[in-house]
Amino acid sequence: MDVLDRVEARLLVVDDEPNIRELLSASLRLSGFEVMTAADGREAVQFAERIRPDLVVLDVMLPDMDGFAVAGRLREMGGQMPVLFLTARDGTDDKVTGLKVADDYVTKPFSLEEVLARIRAVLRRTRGDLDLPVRLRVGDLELDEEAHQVWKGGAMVRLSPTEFKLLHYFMINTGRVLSKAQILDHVWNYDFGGDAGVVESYVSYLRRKIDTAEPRLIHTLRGVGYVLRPPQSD
Amino acid sequence: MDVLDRVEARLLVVDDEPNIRELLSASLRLSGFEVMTAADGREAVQFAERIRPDLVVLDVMLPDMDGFAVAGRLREMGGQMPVLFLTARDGTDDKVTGLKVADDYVTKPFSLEEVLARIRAVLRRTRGDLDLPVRLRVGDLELDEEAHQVWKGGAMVRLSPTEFKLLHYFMINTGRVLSKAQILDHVWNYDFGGDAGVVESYVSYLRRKIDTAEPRLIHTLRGVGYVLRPPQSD
DNA sequence: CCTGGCTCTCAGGAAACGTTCAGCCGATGC
DNA sequence: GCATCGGCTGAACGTTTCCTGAGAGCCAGG
Repeated sequence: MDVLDRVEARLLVVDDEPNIRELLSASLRLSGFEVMTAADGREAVQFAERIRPDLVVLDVMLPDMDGFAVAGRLREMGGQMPVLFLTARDGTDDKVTGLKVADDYVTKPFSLEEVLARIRAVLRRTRGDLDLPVRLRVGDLELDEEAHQVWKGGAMVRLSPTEFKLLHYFMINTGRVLSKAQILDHVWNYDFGGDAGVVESYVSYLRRKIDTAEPRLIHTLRGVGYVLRPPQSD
Repeated sequence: MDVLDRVEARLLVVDDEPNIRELLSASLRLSGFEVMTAADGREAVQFAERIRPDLVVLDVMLPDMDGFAVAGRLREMGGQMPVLFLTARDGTDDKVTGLKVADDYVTKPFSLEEVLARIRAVLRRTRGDLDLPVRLRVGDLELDEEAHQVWKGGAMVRLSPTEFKLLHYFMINTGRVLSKAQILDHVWNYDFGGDAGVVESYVSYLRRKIDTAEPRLIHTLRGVGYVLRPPQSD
């Protein structure tokens, strides 16, 4: 739901679990990407050959061949095609092996924010896309994605990982109302079973750290959600 | 409510409850869409293959296969076919969590306004239809759907969710007379049992917030309904 | 083993919201 | 001019929604 006037890039999502595939492809499309999906390695290689995606999101565990093999084939095809791996959390040192072939990886269960951030980072690196800013700014709030750091009025603020992801999501969507469900779906892992109460708690934490003074940035819209609004548009 | 010289898009509505199916298809047709309906997943896939709708409105709970499965089949057919899901409110549904992410879902019981807004939003995103504006404007009244915000003469106005939906309905139908029954049907959830008195109350609230000064925008037509009319065309 | 930070749950209280209702007012029709 | 009807609006109610403090469970580091 972000940038919309143009296609940011063409992606190929490869995963054998249909719901993960759907989850990813649907929300990547919403974020402005053109997305194709494949369910196994053979299909992946086939599609990649045909459509030449700008990036491949690739599950490590596939029914026919494993992710590394697929990545190898992709590499052989030439025309650099960066790969973002999806790995299970427990797999202890899949990661190490994988990272040599992959440009980055995300562990399952992931949150959409994580995946999106990684995809953007990889694209930025590989095509030197600098129109996707690393530094977000709203009012006197500043957030550096790469440094994972936040400033309020020039002063650095310490945020926990979740607080950071939440604020990041808010800042990417400045001016747009975000429902609690939406926030939950983007910031929390997809397998999170709890209810939207957490979101309230974390909004509360965030406010305490970065939004105590007037003019307020994070606004509650009862029965609808929250918005991060730059000042003066009040 | 209708824009009507042309068909906005071709839709496929899939729900096993006949009354919901009828409710939706009738009012979507009135809004200028071309609508086909299916009662279960099998039928849905069949029809979708044949008529290639621009968007599918899909109930998650179907007698034969669930929404995920259907969506998967649709996706496999190629030619991106966005899906708007209908889900029960109860929330703690595992299946649903995945769908929600897509962000294009509406919970039952819904109001027609909600469904229409979502459909338009999805179509806008997927086909880059920017002729359906996000920002509505009538006189010195301005409404931003995404930001869920309203301005009167440049000044921001706080509206409750229902007030907002009502005003939105008025603005989409500028210049058209809306009966109280019609308003009730579109703005309130379809299972609302109360009488049209609420509408009067809310029109009153709205007027107090955005229509206190001359020239008046919201006019009462005794025994008929209300109209939102731009100034000077009086 | 203890400590501290982080995440999540829960519950109390406060405010906003939706709905109903009754009394009033203006318009309409006789 | 009068009676009637429909619409307006303030007050009141129960309900929902949100905020926040307190605390339990968990993990990592010391």
